[in-house]
Amino acid sequence: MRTSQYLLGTLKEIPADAEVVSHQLMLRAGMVRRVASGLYTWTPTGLRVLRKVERIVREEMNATGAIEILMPMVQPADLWQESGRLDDYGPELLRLKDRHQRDFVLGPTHEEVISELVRKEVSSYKQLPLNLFQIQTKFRDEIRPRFGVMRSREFIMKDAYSFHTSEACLEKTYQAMYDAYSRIFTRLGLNFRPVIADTGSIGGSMSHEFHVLASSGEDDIAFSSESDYAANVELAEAVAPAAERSAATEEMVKTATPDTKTIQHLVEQFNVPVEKTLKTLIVHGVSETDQPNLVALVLRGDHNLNEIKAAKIEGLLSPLEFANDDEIREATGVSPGSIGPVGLPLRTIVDRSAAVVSDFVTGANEDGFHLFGVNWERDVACTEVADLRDVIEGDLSPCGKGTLSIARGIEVGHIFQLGTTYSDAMKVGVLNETGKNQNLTMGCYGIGVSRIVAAAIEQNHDDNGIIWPASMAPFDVCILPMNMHKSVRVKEVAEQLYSDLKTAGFEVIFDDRKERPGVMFADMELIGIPHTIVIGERNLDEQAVEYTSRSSSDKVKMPISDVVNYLKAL
RNA sequence: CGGCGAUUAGCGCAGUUUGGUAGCGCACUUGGUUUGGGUCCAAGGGGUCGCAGGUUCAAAUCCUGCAUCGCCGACCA
Repeated sequence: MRTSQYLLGTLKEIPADAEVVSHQLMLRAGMVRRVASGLYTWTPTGLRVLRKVERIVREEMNATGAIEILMPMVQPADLWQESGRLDDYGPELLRLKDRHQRDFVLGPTHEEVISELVRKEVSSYKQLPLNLFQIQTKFRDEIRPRFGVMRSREFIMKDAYSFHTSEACLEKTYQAMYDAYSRIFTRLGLNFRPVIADTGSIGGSMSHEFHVLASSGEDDIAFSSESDYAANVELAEAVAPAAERSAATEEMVKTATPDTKTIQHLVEQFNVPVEKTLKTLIVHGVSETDQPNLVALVLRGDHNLNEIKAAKIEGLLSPLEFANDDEIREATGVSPGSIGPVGLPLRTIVDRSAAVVSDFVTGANEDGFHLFGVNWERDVACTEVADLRDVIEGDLSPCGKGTLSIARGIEVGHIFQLGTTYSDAMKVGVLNETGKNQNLTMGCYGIGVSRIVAAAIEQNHDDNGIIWPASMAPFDVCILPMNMHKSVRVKEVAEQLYSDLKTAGFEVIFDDRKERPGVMFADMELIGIPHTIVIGERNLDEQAVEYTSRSSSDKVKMPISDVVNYLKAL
């Protein structure tokens, strides 16, 4: 490709709205352009990278025996009615009508369509197992699209769906997908970790996410220092403290604490260690009547409530819903900020870590007062204990070995064992060996193809621009001729090398613009081409050119005749 | 959905307080200069000042409404 005949679209200035470095660099390198909120055009350089990612994903999926199909993005709402998700999915599901006023949705995922296909096409256990995948555009009407293609509304995803007559068979495919994903992200040159994940609204029993580690990630991942254990903080278990609760040493005292509404304030004003404070959060329980059924959750002041864990507790609303100030006052007679477990007329669930604190400080259930020196059992019953909090740095690992550390990750893959949720709802069954109908056990496996491009940049860049892993680079090598329009020798050598490298199978970008050298260097570094051949009068007397690598500052002078073999050997 | 903010050339912004000729930098075009790291000089093209009303002799500027975009929060495969 000659730059003079290409749409390069590099920008010198940093676009104002781009927050994260990958978004900035994708705009500056001419990879994407925004069309509307969360919608992007992939310009030539960006599309080349996207295709590289797709190719690797496709190769590895094919290698596992999965079979590629392509399903429509526009899907009949009837199918979603059937699975029950038309009501459940919420506003992220974009609904639309055609000219006949028939209802459709833009597919955010394809469980319904694939289930419909399989129930029509597959009727015998002999046709199973089956793993079908596609690489296709999805649409999710995100509340707040951001970070460029990292969280956009329209995006490209590889999604696969497997069908089985037994759990054991599903587990085998699940493991094959796990392994394939590991190979894919390794080939893409990414620093990634598989982590145990929440199954979320998709449901199912077992799930792993694959995260690219990057500070701009939107998820927190907990790792064990001593083992392979890694889990999304959403799910990571906060193990019960090994130590027993210490004996009470203080009397319970009610103290006036006017204007003290937060834990931070309590700690600062009354010089209490934050680990000795307990906070009480009021949430909605499942209610049989119109009246709210409130439940209290008690945590240590320095711990965060994990809403996913809490929502899984019997009797609590899922998703979790916080009570508002009026509801709290109605039920307890006190304002948020002074609530505590002592004498609280609500079901009270205590976090494991909060349950072992002694001599603690907490709200007195009286506006403007807190109780100091409170102890469980002596002053207030502690009947219900559960894991309610997010794990934090230094917690014991649930695997039993080591402690946890926490890092940010970008979710680029997610695999689920779905079970029969969809096949039951949509009656996806076959006749088994005994001639009986049996609903199929399903798995589903997603990879965020467009997100991978952004994630790779987050992990691979410097002040000058992107540094592509070889497998993703839009071009393998660029040819930079110095002052070609003045030097016939430079032009001849550049043209010859361009031709030779293409013949040797390289994807080459040849910067034949009439630009100053600095402009060429800057553009090619910004775009992140791994290998550069610089051709200048300076070295031509010796029939030599210069090689530079984007990922290191290596510069190698070599005879023109060596270039093809040198690049082949890299 | 709530709070805050923005909208002026392709991009980044000033001008709005105090109404009176539409500006700057980058990018683009032309000519010259320079030539191994985002040159320098000169000339030029490009605007319904988000949209719709209103006030006024006169509106980018003041008033009203709307739209779009962004940030924070809530929410969330």
